[in-house]
Amino acid sequence: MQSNDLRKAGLKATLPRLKILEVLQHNRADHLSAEGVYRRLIDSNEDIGLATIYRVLSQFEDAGLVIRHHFEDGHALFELDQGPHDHLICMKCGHIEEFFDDEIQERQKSLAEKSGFDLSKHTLVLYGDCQTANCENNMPDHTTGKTTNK
Amino acid sequence: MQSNDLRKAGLKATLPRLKILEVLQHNRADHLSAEGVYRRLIDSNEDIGLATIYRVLSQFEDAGLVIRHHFEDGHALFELDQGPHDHLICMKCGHIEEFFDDEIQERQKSLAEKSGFDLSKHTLVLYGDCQTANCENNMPDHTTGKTTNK
DNA sequence: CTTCTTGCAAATCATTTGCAGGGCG
DNA sequence: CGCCCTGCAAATGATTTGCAAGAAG
Repeated sequence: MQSNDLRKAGLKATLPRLKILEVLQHNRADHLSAEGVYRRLIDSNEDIGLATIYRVLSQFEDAGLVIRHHFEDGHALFELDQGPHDHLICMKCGHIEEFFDDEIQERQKSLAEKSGFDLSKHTLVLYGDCQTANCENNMPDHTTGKTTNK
Repeated sequence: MQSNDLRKAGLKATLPRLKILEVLQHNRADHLSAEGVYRRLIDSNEDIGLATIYRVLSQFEDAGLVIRHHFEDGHALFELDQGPHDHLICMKCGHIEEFFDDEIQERQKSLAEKSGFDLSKHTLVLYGDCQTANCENNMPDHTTGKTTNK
């Protein structure tokens, strides 16, 4: 029961919050926009206002449950926080893949140190062409959050 | 005479474009928002509309003269394209520093390859605290583009 | 001259906020 | 039952676009 996750975060376990959390969990592999979450809820016949989605996602972000990204297209995408990792994004189909590399991690740390920075977080995104057969070469509607593919 | 840079890019050498290019060059070390460029022009008694700034910056981007970034705060910052490099950003004062690291570069290439991606570009940003004496601990007005410091 | 540009105001888009009614603890 | 939460509509802020008047080649 994920009501606990919410309580732990100091949030009442309300229906909208549970539903939104559910959507995020069912789409662990994806990175959804607020609209994307909205769409999926509508499709599931859940009647939740878009404003609420934004509010809840921000609360989740503050609670550390979710991470908000601003990739190159400017608008925000959300994903459950599942530990540190970086992203590979296909510029043709929008497919997003995750990866983690110790060596790069290390290097970042020492580079920040060299500049006297106390590093708190980072963002590394590799953009390219995923070259897969089913790369549909059509970027998903930014509003849809339909970022799955491949 | 930078009129040439413009002509080469297929753009007429108009006053607004020259002035904007000038601002970008005088602030090579910085990363300005459209508003930031606007402010500086106003301060120089140049009467150029904000819409024009946006239009020109986009044209410059298309022409490859300028790079548009979307750091974590969501709104766009521009800088002259001076070859590949990554960024270190102080979350307290907004200071932005640039760096370049071959090892990370290499690693990125091989990671993309491993995933079958044809890499075309990347973004690496390290966020932290610059810890300098003059870190004013006050983020610059996002609209100002006053990103210099330290 | 003809076409590319600009300035201004109006239009969009994503996201945020105010407020009155509802629901969790 | 009180305070936190939601929905809706209106407010915002950044960026874009339409259009008529102006310059560049």
